[in-house]
Amino acid sequence: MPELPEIEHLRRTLCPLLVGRRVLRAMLHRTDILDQLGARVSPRFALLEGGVITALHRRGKNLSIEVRDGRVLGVHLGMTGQCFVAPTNSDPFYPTSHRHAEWDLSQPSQRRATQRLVFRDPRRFGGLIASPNQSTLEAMRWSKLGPDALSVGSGELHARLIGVRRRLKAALLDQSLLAGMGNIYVDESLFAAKLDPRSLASALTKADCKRLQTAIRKILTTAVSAGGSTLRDYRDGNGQRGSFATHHLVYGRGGLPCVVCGSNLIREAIAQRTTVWCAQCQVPIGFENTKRGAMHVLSTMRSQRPSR
DNA sequence: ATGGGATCCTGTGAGC
DNA sequence: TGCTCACAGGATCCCA
Repeated sequence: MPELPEIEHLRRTLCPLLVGRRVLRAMLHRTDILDQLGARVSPRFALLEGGVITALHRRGKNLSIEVRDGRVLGVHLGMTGQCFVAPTNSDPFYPTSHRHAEWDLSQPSQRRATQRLVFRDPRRFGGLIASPNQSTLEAMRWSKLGPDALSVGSGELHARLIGVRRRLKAALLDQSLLAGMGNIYVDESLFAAKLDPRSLASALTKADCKRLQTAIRKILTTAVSAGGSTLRDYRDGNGQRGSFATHHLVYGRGGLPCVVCGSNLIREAIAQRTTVWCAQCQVPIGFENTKRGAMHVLSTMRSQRPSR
């Protein structure tokens, strides 16, 4: 389940492997994973065949590969997507199933492929988006995303959340409000910021948002340098797994003792997502002593009663 | 306008 | 040992 740190680490590991290489041949094995923006072109042209890779961009969980003539291929890994460079000869280290697109790469001056880029995605929640240029991709897709979670300021975060009458957990997962956070890092950030995931996003004070923004930036930065979290499917551009999973304090630890206070962590579905938090450390901050807060707690209890 | 629920998909692991 | 089935979740669509 790649989130911002996994995508950023992927971008960094792919950059030295891809930039400067020519796409000798592009192969699309499943047409339904490719989406095209602008005028329709052949799949091979859409997949950058003939181009020399100049840059890799990222916004939130989205990646794009740009070639010298301006063409761009957006990459979204969804839940189980992988993008890696393998030696051209079939190496048993690299999985061969569910390869939906592959690219033979060479040095610009050579006509012989020296590497193979692979996009595979067993569950197919991910996909590729071809665009005539980066600005079209940004205008038609990336403009719908909120600010990048790694660089958002606390003031902007507060301004975004103040008008949202949804639970904090749901709001932080919404890519149009904040780009890059997924289930893992939302739970970890809320724990670090001591904020209850059931709180109303609009109830956060500026101080709460400052604490949240600090927690998000610290956790994402640490995770990027650790190579991301590896839960089953994630691999970086070299096919390596990440190590941040060992840093998780709440994610995947439902029912286990809180590392801070020792009380058992709660595990419940919030916004249709498994959520783990500490009811002692993460209180609904900012409004628990107000009439509104009391009403919210009551409605939260009511809304949770029918659920499992 | 806004939020919540269903849906897509397949590998994994628990339970029988 | 082998089978069934619930579960995981990012993004999108639909409905209340």
